Amino acid sequence: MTTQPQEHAAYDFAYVQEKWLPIWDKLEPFKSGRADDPRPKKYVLDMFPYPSGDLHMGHAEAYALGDVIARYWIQKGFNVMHPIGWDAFGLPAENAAIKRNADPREWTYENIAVQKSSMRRYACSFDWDRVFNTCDPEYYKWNQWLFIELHKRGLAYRKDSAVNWCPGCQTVLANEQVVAGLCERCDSAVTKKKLNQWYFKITDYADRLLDDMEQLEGKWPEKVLQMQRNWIGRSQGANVQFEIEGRDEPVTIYTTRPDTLYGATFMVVAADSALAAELAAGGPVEKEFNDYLESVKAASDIDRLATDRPKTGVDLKRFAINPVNGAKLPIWASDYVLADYGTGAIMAVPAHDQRDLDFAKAMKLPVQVVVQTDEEDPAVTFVATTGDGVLVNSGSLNGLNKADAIAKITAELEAKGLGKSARNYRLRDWLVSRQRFWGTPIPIVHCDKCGEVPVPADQLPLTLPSAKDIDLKPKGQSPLAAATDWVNTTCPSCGAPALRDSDTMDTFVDSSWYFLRYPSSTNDKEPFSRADIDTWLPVDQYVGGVTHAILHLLYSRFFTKVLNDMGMLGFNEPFTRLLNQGMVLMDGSAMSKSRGNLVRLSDELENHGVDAIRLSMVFAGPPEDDVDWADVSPSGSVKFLSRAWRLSGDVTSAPGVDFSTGDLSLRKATHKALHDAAFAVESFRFNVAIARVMELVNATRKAVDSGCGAADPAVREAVEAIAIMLSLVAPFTAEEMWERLGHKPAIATAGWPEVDPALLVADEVEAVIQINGKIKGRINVSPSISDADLEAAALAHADIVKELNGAAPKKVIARAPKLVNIVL
RNA sequence: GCCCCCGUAGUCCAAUGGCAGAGACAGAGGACUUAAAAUCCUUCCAGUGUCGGUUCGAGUCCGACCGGGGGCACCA
Repeated sequence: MTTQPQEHAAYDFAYVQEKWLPIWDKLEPFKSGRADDPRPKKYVLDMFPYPSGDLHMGHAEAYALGDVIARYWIQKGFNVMHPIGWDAFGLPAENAAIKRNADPREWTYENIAVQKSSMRRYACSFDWDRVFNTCDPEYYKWNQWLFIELHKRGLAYRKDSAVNWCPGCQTVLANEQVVAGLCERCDSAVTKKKLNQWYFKITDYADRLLDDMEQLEGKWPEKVLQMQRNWIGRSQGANVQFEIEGRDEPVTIYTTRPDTLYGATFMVVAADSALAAELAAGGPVEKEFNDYLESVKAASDIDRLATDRPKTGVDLKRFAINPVNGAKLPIWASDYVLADYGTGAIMAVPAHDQRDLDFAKAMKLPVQVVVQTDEEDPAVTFVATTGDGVLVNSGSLNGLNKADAIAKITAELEAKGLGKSARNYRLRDWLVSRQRFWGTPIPIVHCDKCGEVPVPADQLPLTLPSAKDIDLKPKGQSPLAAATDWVNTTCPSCGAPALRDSDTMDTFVDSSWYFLRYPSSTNDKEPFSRADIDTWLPVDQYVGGVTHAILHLLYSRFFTKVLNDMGMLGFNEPFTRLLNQGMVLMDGSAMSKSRGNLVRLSDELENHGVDAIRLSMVFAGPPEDDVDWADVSPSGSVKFLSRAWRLSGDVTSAPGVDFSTGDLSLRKATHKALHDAAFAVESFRFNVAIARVMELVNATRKAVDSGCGAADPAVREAVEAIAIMLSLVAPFTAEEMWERLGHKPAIATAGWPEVDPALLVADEVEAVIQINGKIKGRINVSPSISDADLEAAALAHADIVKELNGAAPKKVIARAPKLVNIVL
């Protein structure tokens, strides 16, 4: 660092950063919830981080964006709560602990401390009084309390089911941990395993999760709503009963095409369903079926995911009776029918369903066309016809179209008690058990006599034991099961010896309600108080990555609805507005050490300063787009910030000077920038907002150097506006400018200057004159000119008179004050 | 296979259906300087992926296609 101050030197960002941090610590400009605060509230929330090492470039983008929003609303006079915490349970800590033979607590709390201090240096506008970590017993106590509440309501239950199993890690995997059929951690091929596990009954809320999205229309990204709809996957159809020869009970199938009932030529049951085993038992094909079932079970997800897999199956030599025409349909078992969707059995209509047709082709089964379309015969082409058409070969349905046929056959079936209209969902219940240590212990005691007994509320939290004497290595069972002192207990109900549930909860449980805890973060009587909730919730603005578009957001919405039903909340959607930021890439791909394109945030901050990195992130493009770090210029940001900062040294008028006497054109530029930047921020076009500030900086530079001069009050007004607008994205530079302008910190609460509408009106605008849409002339007019006056002025314009050459216009469109189009 | 989003200068990106360029990066030139850096100024660069339609007028709306990205995926 040179000691000789240079006249045009860039300001010293490192010095400025160190200077202001302790002052801000003292002033606490972002403290929310003072009892006497008269300002209207705004809850701005960033998705809380997982403490996996220090902050990286992705965090830098996310928190820069959340900060712009939070700081904007503060400047606009709102009482903003902008909290932060840590999503601190999870696998990476456990893996690190195994590697270092340590307790996951150490690694986790060390990383939280590192991230916390980085956030402070990054000047995040967080309210540090509300911090909590999900691995704190004071927090996960309430996970356990909620679990028990769900259990009471039948929304937490256990069942046997085929779950994702990684043979490498010896553990169950969540769906999201299975990437293209492989374990995301060890790349082993994932298989299915039948296990007894805890589930949350999210399917009870499928319709509400779908229908309540109406409230979010236009406020959440359309893409996210689409993904959630897709994930829930509601379909409308009918359940139809088929008698089975030699079986007392009929079998119910689900179909979305009851209109094609007459085209059913066989039935298929899921190979891994109880029904398939029952139908095969004792019959001639029992051995063949069992062999087939074995091969199906052994198939990995990779195999199941292959799209052009040949169809396989076993003819069970049993028959179903088509209720509409008495036809005898052979029953097959196959893995192309899913046991856990619908009823696990289908009627196969090969003419009008491609999968059924593929199966019919492989097994040489008949194809019966019942909907006449203008497409070619599926029995010949082996391309199923799925479009609308006229029903044929279908008894009472003949001659109808698809929609009418569906209505008619459904009514007929219902009248005969053979079926009824039904809905199905792609959404499955949420598997919440994990065979892992570093999570919330499931607060249930298993008693031989009393069954599943919840841990009494006064014994919560049920804390995790120390990891010191526990082998955390995955071996197919929770490490807690081996902690005998912990697992062995007595039944809270009868007092007999009993065992604790040794599984822990999915960490998504932690994050499904954390946003409700911030307003009550120190409350040890309840998870949150209704008064706090009514004050602050719902979240006005949620900011986070699109990676959470389905799971986290769906689970949070589910919890909110459950808590609403429990009377603990007065709303049913937790996040009023959602902003998804894109990813930070390098040279077109995600950053990773192995790819060799990792950009270290700490290096960037060291080289360019906090403000320049924040500015670069926000200016790079629309927030939801990915940022390719190769395309942005942090040194360009430094240059701009220095340019803005230099202006604060040029101002010679005193603070408080009357702006109204200042240079009019610069004043108009200032007020237009304030107006446009505010509009841009509110519509999440932060890059545009910054462009407006850049324009004002350029205009002010010109005014100082070759215009009204540095002493003009308009220059002070402009530079103060620049500082306040910059405070959203470059807080250090802005604070330094504010001080040089003669003001006291903190600029964060200085307030957005009021825009004078009179200064937004231009004196004169240039109107364009077109002939047949082509520009032929321009005239300067008053902004308040009428359409008629503008039209007259245009027709009188010398160039236009010449161009028209006496021809009479067919039509003249005038759009005062901008445009006239003369149509010939 | 089904669904969604996006294609604008060399690059990143702006543009309530009304002058395609706001802003920036990179490039070129100039001023200042012994020189360089820094600073200041000036400047080059596309007719909006393709074809068709609606309109007085289309980057913007509609349709098809091409290219890129994403989600779901044997869900009956």
